[in-house]
Amino acid sequence: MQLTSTQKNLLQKTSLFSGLPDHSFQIIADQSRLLELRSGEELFEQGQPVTDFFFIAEGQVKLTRLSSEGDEKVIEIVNSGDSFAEAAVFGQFDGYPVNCFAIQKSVIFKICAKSYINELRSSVDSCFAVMTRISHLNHRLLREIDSLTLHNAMHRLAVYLLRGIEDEKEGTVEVNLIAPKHVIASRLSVKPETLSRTFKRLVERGCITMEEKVIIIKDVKSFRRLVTLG
Amino acid sequence: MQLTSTQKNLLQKTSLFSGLPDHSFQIIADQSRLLELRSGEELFEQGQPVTDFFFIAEGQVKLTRLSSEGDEKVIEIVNSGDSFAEAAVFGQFDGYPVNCFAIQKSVIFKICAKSYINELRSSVDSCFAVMTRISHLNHRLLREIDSLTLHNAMHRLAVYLLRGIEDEKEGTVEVNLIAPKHVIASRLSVKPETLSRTFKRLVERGCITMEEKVIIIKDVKSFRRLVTLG
DNA sequence: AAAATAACTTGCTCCGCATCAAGAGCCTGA
DNA sequence: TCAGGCTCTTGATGCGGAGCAAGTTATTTT
Repeated sequence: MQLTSTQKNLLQKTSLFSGLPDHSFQIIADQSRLLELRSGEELFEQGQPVTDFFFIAEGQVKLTRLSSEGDEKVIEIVNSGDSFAEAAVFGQFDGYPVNCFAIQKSVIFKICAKSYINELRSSVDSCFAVMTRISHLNHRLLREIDSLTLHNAMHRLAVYLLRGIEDEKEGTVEVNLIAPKHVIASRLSVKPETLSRTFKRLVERGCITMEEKVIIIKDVKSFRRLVTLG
Repeated sequence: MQLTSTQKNLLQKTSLFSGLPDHSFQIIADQSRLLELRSGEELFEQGQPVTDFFFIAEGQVKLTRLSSEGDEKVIEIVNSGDSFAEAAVFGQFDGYPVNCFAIQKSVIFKICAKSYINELRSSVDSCFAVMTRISHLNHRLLREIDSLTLHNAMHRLAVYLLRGIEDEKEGTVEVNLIAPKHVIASRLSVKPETLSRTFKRLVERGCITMEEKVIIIKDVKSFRRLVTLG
């Protein structure tokens, strides 16, 4: 599907494009497409040659890795407004380091890696934007390793619930999980049973209430303390 | 300490410098220094403003992170010939994401981040080299997360022992740990007691022998199978 | 609307690794 | 040279989360 000018504008505002001169952006946009995925549909597989990276306009995808025995681990759940697989573009000949599946009906910009790289050559500023972006991804992975090695399941769940909530927020906050709980479980590196029990413990403690996929954190401030104190 | 021309040559051969024009390299080299660290000495701390990145000429350092409760986790053990903290340079205002301590008497190139960034502006090729490098770091962290979530302590130890051994190697191979075992334990995210027991189990199984810090893998090929089969 | 399938929860049991405690072999410095 | 402090090992015990099984409620299929 060809991109409309409204869609192009949306893209151009993101950090990976904002530094590019107009004509460069146009060239890339002309090579890009809009995809519509049904829930469950695969976008790419681990090891596949990297031909594109992506930006979610609507919906939600999961990035996963497979162990040699076939166990799946969800590395990240990506929401609309975020890009993914940018780092893979610069990984030379490694292929995508993850699998990608839509977990909601999604609308996704598919951006041609080759033309992006090509136009990047004309803009050092954009190169720096990319380096900053990938460096931040790095940092996020480091925090993930912290989470896995220094903290337990409840801590990880609490951090997950708090992400995306502004620092200034106080009092009661509603969080909509959207993703299926077993996907969130894998993202947090616990089994579905354990996630279920961990939620239950938070409810019993009076920290949250849960109605299907809608979590209500009763007091964000004290909930945050749960996180900062381990 | 000022860099000698031999030292400059060593640096210039590494991927982060090889794409730079000579005069750019000279400018950076003039801003760089050679440090000598005793074992245990600190190089930088998590959160400190990023002023430099580094390249190990001799010795060994550990990169660590601290939890809010003060527990230390070794993220990586870096050996001579490797650079580190390059990604931090592009992380904007985050500061170093790790602490760094020498764990051997070490000789380290300290490279001025500001002048490196400055000269990078004159070479898109070098920008791409950096992006590739950081992308690979990313990939490594992903594999680390695999390790932590998909595999157990023995598997992680086996992978650690095998790193740096060429694929073609067969038969008996000697590995020198160099680093203290409790540092390796933390790097593998287990307690020293567990690492000790895991080594013992490998010895009892007849996979390896251990003489202080020198491990002998009896048959690399079958040892590798231990890893690929989980 | 019934049937099949997937998502989630709950109880029970088990295992890998942590924790605590103690002891042996070291380096290091007064 | 001896004391104190590291490093490493080994044993005993405990706990967090996994694995298995069964049941309930949604969701999809036909």
